[in-house]
Amino acid sequence: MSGRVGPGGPVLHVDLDEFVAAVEVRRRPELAGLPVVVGGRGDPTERAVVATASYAAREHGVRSGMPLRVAARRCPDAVFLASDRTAYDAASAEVMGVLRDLTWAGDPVVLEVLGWDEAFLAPSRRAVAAGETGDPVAYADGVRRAVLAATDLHCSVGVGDNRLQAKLAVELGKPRGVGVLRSEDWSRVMGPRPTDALWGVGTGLARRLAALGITTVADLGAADPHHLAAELGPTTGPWLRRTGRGVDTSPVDDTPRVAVGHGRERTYQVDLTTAEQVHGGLADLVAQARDDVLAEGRPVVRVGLKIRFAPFTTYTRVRRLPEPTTDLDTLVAAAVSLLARVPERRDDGSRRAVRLLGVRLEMAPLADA
DNA sequence: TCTGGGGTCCTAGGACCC
DNA sequence: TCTGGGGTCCTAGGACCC
Repeated sequence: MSGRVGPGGPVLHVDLDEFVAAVEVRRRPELAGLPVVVGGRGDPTERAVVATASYAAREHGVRSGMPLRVAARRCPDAVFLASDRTAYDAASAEVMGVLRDLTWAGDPVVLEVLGWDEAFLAPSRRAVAAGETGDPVAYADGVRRAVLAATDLHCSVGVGDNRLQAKLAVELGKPRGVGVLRSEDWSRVMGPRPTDALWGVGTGLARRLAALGITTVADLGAADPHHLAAELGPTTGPWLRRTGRGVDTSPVDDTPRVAVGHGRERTYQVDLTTAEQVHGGLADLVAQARDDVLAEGRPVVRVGLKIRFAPFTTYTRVRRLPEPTTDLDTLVAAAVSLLARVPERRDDGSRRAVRLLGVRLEMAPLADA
């Protein structure tokens, strides 16, 4: 009983509470309740930003994405820890394993993993068709307790009539609770809120919508779809209007994601100033990204370069390879060749200092099944 | 508030072809 | 012939998410 489910039945969204910080506290219980900030190498004097802050740190105004230096200023007593991907990958797999083993109305659940710390969960198509889904809110609370019992990690669960509603509902349940947002609640709860409260609407889209006189979710739901399509594109426009109305017909889909590509980027603590440094940096990044690609068993078809000069001017360049390959020297040469398409030198001929280098390797798509 | 790193998807515009 | 229109491929970059 796997595949794509819905629409029609209830959808749950499971979201771990302060996931990365919670994983750190779990292995170092003496940190419980303290302001914990995870990011970079754990040194608040370096060029790096906050990956996650514990709730105690958030009370001091620490937010993810904030430079560590600023976090240290706002919360001098915080415990700063290095980001440990391997540990979070393992903890995530642990939680997703618990969720995948759940049953609902006697069938395995359908689980769509969204990231390290969140997933959609739905009853099987058979259970929906048979009307056997019972009380989804009570079921959601059971999910919460099952995750806690098995992993010692707290999560919150959102309940909705579709993925969009469930994803937003979880915020109403945080922390350590169940939030509910269904079609009959939509206009009352979401209508008055600003458009960027929606999943998929960030500051950029919100600004463009405001220029059209659309500031609330209710405004968006009532907007003229043709106008939205003309202003924001044939896909984005209609999608925005559906989203404003709480409509989402996309199924919960447990088919594993096929990666488009893999990349590595690095901000240097000290800017690079010579061609040798830049070429060496690119070679390192290509080698690392290539390891991820080799694990997938698909060749690279496009190579991308990202370069950020001091103070912060960023360029991206991509090139299609003459033929798919995983050959290291070919990939490095392709990345280096892209440097010719960015302004490495100023008008006076001097080299611009490089703050960040990034490499992206895109793979051949899988043949359609 | 001197601004990370891993991704995905969409749009716009140019090249090229008929 | 100062000049159309559609389709497709490709690239740059914006926007968004965790």
